[in-house]
Amino acid sequence: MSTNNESSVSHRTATSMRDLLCGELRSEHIGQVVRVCGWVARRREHGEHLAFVDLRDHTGIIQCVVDGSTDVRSEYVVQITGTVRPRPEGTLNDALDTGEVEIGDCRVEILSVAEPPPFGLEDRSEVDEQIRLRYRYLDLRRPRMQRNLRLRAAVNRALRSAMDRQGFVEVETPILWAPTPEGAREFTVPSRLHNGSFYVLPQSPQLAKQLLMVGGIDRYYQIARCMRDEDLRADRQFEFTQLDLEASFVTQEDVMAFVSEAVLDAAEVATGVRPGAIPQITWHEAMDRFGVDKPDLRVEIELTDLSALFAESEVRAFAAPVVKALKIPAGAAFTRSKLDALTDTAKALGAKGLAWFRVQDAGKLDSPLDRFLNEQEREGIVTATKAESGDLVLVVADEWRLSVEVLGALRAQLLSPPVGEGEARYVWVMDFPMFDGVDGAGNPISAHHPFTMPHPEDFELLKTDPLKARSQAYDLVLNGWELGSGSVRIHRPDLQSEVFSALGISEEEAEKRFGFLLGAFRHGAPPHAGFAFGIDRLVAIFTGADTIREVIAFPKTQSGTDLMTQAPSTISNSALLELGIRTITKES
RNA sequence: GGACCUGUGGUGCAGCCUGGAGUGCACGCCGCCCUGUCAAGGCGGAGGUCGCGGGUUCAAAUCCCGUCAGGUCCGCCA
Repeated sequence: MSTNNESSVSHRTATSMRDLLCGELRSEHIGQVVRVCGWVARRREHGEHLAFVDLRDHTGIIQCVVDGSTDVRSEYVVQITGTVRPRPEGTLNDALDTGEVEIGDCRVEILSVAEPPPFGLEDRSEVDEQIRLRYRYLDLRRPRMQRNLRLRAAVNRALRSAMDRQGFVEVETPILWAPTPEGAREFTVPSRLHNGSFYVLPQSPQLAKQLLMVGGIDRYYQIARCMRDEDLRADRQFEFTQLDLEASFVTQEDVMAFVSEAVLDAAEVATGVRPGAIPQITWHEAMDRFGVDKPDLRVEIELTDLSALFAESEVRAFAAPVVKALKIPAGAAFTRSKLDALTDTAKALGAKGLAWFRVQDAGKLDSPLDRFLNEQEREGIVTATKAESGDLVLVVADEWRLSVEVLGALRAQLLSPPVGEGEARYVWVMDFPMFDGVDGAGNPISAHHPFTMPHPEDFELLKTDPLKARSQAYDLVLNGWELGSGSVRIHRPDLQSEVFSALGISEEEAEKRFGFLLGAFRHGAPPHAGFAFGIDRLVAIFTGADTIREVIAFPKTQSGTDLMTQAPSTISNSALLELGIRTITKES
């Protein structure tokens, strides 16, 4: 974490007001008269003849010595002029990069006074996030946020450089876009010139970038803001930033190579180490082994299949197509109420129940179900999961999808460390299903989006058994977080019609929603594919943060408010009138 | 829409289970002292709607109900 922030770009730090940055001062500057500017981090008065002022800017802290008293207080903004000199023997400070020197004979000019800050601006002072967000401009002054935002800038720089090197051209797409009722809920913008009509903020530049392919751009990328009016989470804000890209005359392998190059470059810049090639697994394998489509490969333990063991079993709870097990090391110590809570979690996810077995000495099992097991089953549970004394084995018996998903959720909840901890484990997840269940009308739901190209082997399944069809869609996953996803797009109108038909979207409906895209495709669309991944998430993991708010300068709270600006807020009646908008109060 | 956690001087906490004077700790703040500190040190001081409203009780930071705010998660996020 040291190679990144000092940017490789050399730039002029001296200005008309300062000669050097606080953190830059070293022995080589001894003897020079310098001017530095910054905030007063701390003042130490020793009577009326000696005072120390620790001056801070984004590069660090330098100790300034004043021969006399000084009336500066914490966070005053000052310009200090003095002579760089070695610290007296025995007073060097190893904790500071500048600790071998100090600025002596200082003259302090106050540029701004400051109220006492509501909280300490050192990294070590822990402050509730609510307070940090209310005074975000002070929080940003702290070293951790300075580091995070500068790391983010370095990552952006690496991404741009990688895309540029690979022949991609940066194109900006509209922020004011047309409503396309499909997918994530959009933010709506009323039109002043066309009262009663609305723009929306793009949930992603998806359609725009496909039109750029029709437009012959060949390789497009953008560091793009996306807006989705959906509920917020630790890894989700209304607004987030993606590296968005699309390329023509490519296969999914080409796109994955482009993305890998960019991500590995960014990782190298951020961590100093270039990760190895990113492994690939199929969606089915991910679900079967880890129970999720975004597996955390830092966790060694996988799901164990016990279907064969219980195929002929008398145990009625395990009479199901699939029986899956998950070992929780040292889980035998879980209390009964904890196990009950886990059972509730499993049921909330759709399981009929959750069987648990505490593994005791000599392979004995402690479980309400133990008395129903025969010796072979008892042994099988322990050997198949490689459980040892003190471990816990959780078992779910149901349809395949449900069994693996329930245990996958428990695996993530019980075994995954915080996302930013430990090594970074990337994985490509391939061959997603085309459709993910059916809607109320019995029509399949697009797993990715309706322009996703089916898997070449599964074209026929579209008509015969669409829910079994795979797509050419792929996700990039890091430590259990979905970084992003992409797909090969459909560029042939006939195939697009088939997919719309499978989705239960009529020709008229398709024309109404996506007419401009379908029209473009009738004018010569190159085969194309693309990807987009979340930069907030990537940088959060690089910094070791467990929420993307730590890498966003001005994030919103979980309820979508801004504690600093008080947004969202009402607007004047005249503003509403101009927009042709009337507000209503919802009945409670 | 739902579940759970949190809310006590400026900040971070303890106190709550088991009701008894807003009682305590650390940091910060203000004043005085202090010529080599660096999370300086010494002495003194100020600072409180215990998120808000209601209820129970002789008595509520503490118990109950509601509500607001923040967080984690489910739903949602093609």
